[in-house]
Amino acid sequence: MGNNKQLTSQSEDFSAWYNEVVLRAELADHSPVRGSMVIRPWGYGIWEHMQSALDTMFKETGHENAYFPLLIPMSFIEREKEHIEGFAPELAIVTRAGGKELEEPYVVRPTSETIIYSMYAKWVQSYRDLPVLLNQWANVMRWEMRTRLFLRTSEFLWQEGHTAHATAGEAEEETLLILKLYRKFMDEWLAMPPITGLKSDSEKFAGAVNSYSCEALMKDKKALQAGTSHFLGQNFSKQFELTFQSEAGTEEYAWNTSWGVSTRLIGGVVMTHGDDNGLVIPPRLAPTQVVIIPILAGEETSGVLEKADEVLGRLKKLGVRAKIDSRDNLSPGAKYFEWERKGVPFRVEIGPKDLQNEQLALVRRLTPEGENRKAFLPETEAITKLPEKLEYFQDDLLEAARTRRDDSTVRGVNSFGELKEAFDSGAGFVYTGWSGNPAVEDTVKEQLKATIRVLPGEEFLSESSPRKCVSGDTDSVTEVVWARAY
RNA sequence: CGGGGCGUGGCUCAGUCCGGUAGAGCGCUGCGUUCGGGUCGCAGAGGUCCCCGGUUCGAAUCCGGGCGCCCCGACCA
Repeated sequence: MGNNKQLTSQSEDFSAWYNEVVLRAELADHSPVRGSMVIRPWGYGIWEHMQSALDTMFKETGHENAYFPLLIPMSFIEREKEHIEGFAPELAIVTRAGGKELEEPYVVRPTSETIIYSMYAKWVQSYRDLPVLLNQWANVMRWEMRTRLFLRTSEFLWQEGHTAHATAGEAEEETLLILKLYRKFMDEWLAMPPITGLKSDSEKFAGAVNSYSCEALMKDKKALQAGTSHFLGQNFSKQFELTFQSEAGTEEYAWNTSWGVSTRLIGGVVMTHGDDNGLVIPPRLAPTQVVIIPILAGEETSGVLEKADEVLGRLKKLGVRAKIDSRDNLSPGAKYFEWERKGVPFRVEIGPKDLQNEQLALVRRLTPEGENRKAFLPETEAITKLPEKLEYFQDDLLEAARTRRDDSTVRGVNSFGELKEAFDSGAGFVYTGWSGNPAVEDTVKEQLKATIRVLPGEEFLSESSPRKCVSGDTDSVTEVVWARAY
């Protein structure tokens, strides 16, 4: 890296490509704290668009934001047995504060179920207080052994929704509502179409009855768990005395759900759309959607800059996020490379020739099939068509990602040998039958490094369901989707 | 925690075997030039060679100890 102007190509070393592009597109940087990153403005800008889209969707479905503390009493975390077993190895614990040893250590939240449901217990008396539908935007900490920018860092940003309901049915409905919401968000905003479904027991959230997941396929054919929605049953409400008086007058434990997506999504977008020239940011997420490069040649400098300003104003009026790159110490070519690396969807060039001809040069980050990379369009046409061109670009990205996903999906695999063959020949998602026996998962994981990503939801099931478990030994009880995963 | 590698200007690294005044490219600053796909030229700034100790007239280089980081394997949004 460093003095190399070219990025390592994806085909040569996808993982090196990822690391380089994240750093050189200035999404994030390594911090002095082991395993923790700094999210730079370009990366944080993307996160802000994700946040605002999700936040709107949460509120449209009746949720409200709140904030709970960073530090959680150790005894809270320990109360739910599976929960503590799952998180114990990755807890950061505060034992000293104010110059002395604490009586009870605090855990830096790895997730907030315990402290949140302890508060709900205080607020809920009757079925009339239900449901409680809260979300918080927060940072969490999980001490990871191996970290990668965005994909796995010790501290990360996320949202965690936590709800309490009077009945199991309502809570299950909520879990699925959010799963659907996440899927819609990933389709429409990230152009990263996930498959969704239920997690197998070995992959479910520590403390949940069951977990649903959105699994997206990256360009290297590996799956990324992009969002999860958990049905918690009464596991936490029983530990935290989250009870209410039912309509019939009996005392009942509430039913909970929790769900979250994190800054990991940024890594997902990078690996879904990026290419050898750098990032490709879906227009709806792009902090800058259109960059205007003035060509400052000859005598026309001031005229060109004036025109650039005028174009900027007109684009902004149309709701396009545009900016001018007027730095005078870089050649236009250098700027092209830089903004392409950063993944800006469109570039407008304005030079002396264009002033004369009342035209603009328009370049799309990915040139559609059969089009010239650089199109010279009448000025007004170029400007007024940009909003819809941004939408087309967004749609094209989704379409391309969906095609990639489906093209690398293999269905109807009936045996361990076929499963291996599928992965050996570059499959992403592979559908097989499964007996439900965890030993099969262990074998596949050990030998093929693939895991069950989900028991696919209805809309992803194969047309005819498999008869045999992939192990070949027994009948299948459910179809499952295997992949190598991040 | 096992296996491998590396610590030298902001970045990537050469120099270490074989000790002798600390280098390159990129980046940065200034001036000029150029500007429609990574302009060019000139001038310049910038280094406790990871740390501590030893050997030596002399250590980035040799010896001993320590620290840190990266990569590969077992856990994970």
